[in-house]
Amino acid sequence: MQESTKEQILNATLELIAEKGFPNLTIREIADRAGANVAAVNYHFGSKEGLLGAVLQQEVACKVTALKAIRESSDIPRVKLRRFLKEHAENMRRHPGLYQSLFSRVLANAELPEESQPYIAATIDFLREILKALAPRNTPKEKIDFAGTQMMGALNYALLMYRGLAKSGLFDLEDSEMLRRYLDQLQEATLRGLNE
Amino acid sequence: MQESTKEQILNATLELIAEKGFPNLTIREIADRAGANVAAVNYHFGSKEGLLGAVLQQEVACKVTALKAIRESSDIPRVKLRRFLKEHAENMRRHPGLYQSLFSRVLANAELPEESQPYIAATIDFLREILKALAPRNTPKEKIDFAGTQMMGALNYALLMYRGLAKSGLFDLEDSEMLRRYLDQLQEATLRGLNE
DNA sequence: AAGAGTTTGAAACAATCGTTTTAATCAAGC
DNA sequence: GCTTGATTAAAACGATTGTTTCAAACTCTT
Repeated sequence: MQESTKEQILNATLELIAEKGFPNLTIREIADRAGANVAAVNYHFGSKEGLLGAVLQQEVACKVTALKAIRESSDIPRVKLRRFLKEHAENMRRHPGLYQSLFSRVLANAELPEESQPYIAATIDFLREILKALAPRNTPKEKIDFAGTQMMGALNYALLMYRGLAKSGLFDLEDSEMLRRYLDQLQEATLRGLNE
Repeated sequence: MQESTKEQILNATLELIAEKGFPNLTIREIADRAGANVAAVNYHFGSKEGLLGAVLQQEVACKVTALKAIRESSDIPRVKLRRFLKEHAENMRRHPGLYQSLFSRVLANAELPEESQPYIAATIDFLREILKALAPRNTPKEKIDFAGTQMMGALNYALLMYRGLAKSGLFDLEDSEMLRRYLDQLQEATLRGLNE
């Protein structure tokens, strides 16, 4: 059976988000890519906002599952952290526009669609658990949260701005080997920070 | 003498950018705040884009001067770095929308207005110099750039997203004491990273 | 005070956006 | 085979955007 119009719109939207980010998309552009009519978008999803929600719901479910798999694996904490960093980096490289869209929302002080909340909450929980396991006993909660924010900040920032970094004469994270080294240094710094 | 219309528009724009970010502003909103007519904006600045350029030129010059003052002071490198971090954090808290506007551009893969280039270049130069002075001799350039990016990433990310962080149950950088502690941990982590 | 050049103001322009309307088309059940 | 409901298509709607027009107002020099 063919993809339904609804599915085609979802797929086209995910494609286009990855390319340009959601706020830059128009309903007409999405409909064209999907080979559908503009009215179909509002018919199936209610509004442009509803469409973003549907796309997010799809993606978030997938990411939360992946996170759970790492969490419940038998790897030692250090390896779990490494797997998380690598997967997060790969996700952001696979769907750059998706993350750009979400971060742009936060930048604009707009609410994040509630569909994204499970992912954020799951990430924070995961990081707290894993960093706690990697820190000495009785490390204060604040220190762990600081370390997690520093790590995610350095990672997200570099991956979101990698074009700008390269253009400024710094390194280029599109180079996979460079990305690996950056993740290495990031993980080491995080572990060092947790252990004084 | 009264402020000229041109100056009033510039000031109103800077105010509004701080509140909402440039892309969210309309010419009409700016003109209203400045007590001027919409046509005056295009008359004095050519276009909305030209207006942003003029605002940036004004701000960038100020920041570059401040950076130079730190650079040329007689403080030891460690103190210079601390002053830089503190001032950068204060700037971002003073004009949140300005930085949000610039980062949003990068996120959207748009070009940054060329007026902002001197500031970016000066910051990179400053950081390279100061971090090199804080690292052991012959530390590879890549390691220094990584450390600088990590530091700026963790700082910018936290300061841009502080609302989101607080809402997620993490710490709140609007609390000055919390911000001070975050900067402390950030500086220590950077120094540790540079010295293995 | 007259006139040239600059600045302002109200209105309209042209383009784009998300959304809605309305009728045609399709699918399936009785 | 007709009817009922879901889906699609083309067009228009209504609001907002940056920009432009053009005449009126102002400013300064002579």
